[in-house]
Amino acid sequence: MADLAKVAGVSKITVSRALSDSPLVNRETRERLQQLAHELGYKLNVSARNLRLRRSHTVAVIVEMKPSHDRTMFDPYPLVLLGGISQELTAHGYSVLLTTRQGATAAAVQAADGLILLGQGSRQDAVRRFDKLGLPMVVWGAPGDEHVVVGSDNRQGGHAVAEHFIRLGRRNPVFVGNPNHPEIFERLTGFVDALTAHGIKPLLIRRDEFTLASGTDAMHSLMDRGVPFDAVFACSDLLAMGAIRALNQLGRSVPGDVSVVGYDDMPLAASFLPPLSSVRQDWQEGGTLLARKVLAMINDEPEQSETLPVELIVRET
Amino acid sequence: MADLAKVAGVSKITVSRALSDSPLVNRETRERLQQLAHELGYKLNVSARNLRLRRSHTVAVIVEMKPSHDRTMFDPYPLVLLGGISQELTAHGYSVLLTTRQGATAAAVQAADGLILLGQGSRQDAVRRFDKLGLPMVVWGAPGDEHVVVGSDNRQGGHAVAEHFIRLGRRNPVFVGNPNHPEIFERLTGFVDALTAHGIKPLLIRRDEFTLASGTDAMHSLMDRGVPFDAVFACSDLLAMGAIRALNQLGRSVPGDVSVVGYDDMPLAASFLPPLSSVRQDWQEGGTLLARKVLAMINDEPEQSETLPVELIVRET
DNA sequence: GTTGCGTATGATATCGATATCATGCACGGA
DNA sequence: TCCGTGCATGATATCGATATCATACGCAAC
Repeated sequence: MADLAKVAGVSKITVSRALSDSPLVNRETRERLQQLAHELGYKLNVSARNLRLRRSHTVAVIVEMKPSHDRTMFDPYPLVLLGGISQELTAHGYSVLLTTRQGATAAAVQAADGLILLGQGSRQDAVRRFDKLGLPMVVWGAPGDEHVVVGSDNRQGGHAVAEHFIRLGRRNPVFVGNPNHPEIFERLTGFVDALTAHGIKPLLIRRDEFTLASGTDAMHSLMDRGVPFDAVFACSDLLAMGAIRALNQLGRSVPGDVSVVGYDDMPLAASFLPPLSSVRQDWQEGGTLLARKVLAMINDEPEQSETLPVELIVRET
Repeated sequence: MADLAKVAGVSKITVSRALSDSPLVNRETRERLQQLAHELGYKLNVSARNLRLRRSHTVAVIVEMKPSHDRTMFDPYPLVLLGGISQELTAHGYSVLLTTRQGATAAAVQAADGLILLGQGSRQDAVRRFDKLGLPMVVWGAPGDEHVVVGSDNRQGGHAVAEHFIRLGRRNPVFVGNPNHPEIFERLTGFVDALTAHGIKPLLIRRDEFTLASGTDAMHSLMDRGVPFDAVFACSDLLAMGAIRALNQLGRSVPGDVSVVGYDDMPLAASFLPPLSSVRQDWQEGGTLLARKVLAMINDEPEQSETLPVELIVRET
């Protein structure tokens, strides 16, 4: 920048002002300097600016990147979420620093201007650990009292599935999933509340792993117990697929005897046989919203939790 | 740091040395200062250090985060790759700056010490654009002459599948996929080479989308044409699953009449009916290797492309 | 003429770390 | 006593940007 100033015959500070579009410099000068900077291939030194401004212009995103079964954030979705975050932050001159919980002690993370937590749903203790950093923080998941949370409206999701079952005349619905997980708990709550309004009490089958095998297993244990049921709300598509497979093997038709709805609407859901009904979340939008909220908080604007609408995709199950 | 120095009754520079484990300071002083720093909750100012050292201690990772069908990096895998990268970089005091191709013009990216490109396989033009930055750069994909590339050994993958088919006595194998994609092309090459050694020439069915529907469609067009075949190597698991489904519908049994092998060994592969044989890549290790190579290049050590072994998981198809 | 105001630009200090060169001191040998 | 050597520490300059306060100038009003 000093060089630029010398070439242009002005002072460093004028260059600085010109390049940051300050109205303090004459428009002609500004344009001339910007042009010159471009020609000479000048690159702003981010560290220097960050040092002076006492901001890192960085938001740390904490996400689990190891394969795991207990997560709601299955498959391509965390990546889409990251995409939304990245796009929004970049547009505002911030950058995305990616880490895991383990890596979160690194100096660079501690120096971030804000924090976004993904996929920590089942570990509130872990979330609380990050409070100590005293940074603006937004969490993806189910709303609680302690933090600013962005998530899709899991309760609405459960509600919609319940209504769907009612409409189909189902009277003995089952919920499969892990209600210890806050987001799943919300789905269950929405589901139960809507059913209760119709005088129906669903059965809960707890399953912690969100795999096909786990879904199959759930149906088997259900049949073994001889409990009557005519609808299954599985809180992941894989569970749903496993359930359908098991039901077919056990001689019960889907959707003839039993209706099944999954969650997440993964790409495979549409081409499953039969095509799986599922609840779809808008992950990209979720990412955008997460980013927008941290940015606001970084600028000392107060923010609140917010949920995004979900959509029940009715296919053939 | 100045405060720390004052409290401890030494100079700033001694503190600096002590905290970076420099052998120049007396061991006692060093330990005392480190202890003190810890007690006072001292946090290194990353920007200041970066400014002085003229390093950002940051590696930019460029990855496509929008859902798309044309990619090899399906589903949870990019995330696992990112995990490997993140872990290795963090362990060496570097941090991961995540962006898309679009966001790569941001100042922070240009200031990175190195670059890792993921999922750009089919866009060599895009890859070349990044050369201009003049940064140490490592690319995930298929080896070429122009860059340092890390990837799994797609050729070996193709080879292994061919050998597998030969062992099963198959004589008319088909390859399904998009050979314009460099990684897929490698798989095809390995496949063809190994078969040629046995006097067999496979058929190629080109399909660009890596979806179930696309796999189904490929089998239909194959049967329509009346071409004889007894083995299918699909370059993604979804293609393979679609193919198996179509074959069943068309009255051909798997693996009785036709053997099918997929690629990536996604979690679903094992619980598919029948359990799908597939080629597995070690993504985590790939990430580690990518990171290790950029770090080496940042430290001016020369690096070369490298491929990672893959493993054919033989199940029932 | 001078006072005041607005506009455009500049001088200097500063953010918090580290590299370089200098200094202080103890010790042993001549 | 003096000097060289090694070890521990310090003074100062520096990385590249921006905030703050100062300055220069033109022009209008009195």
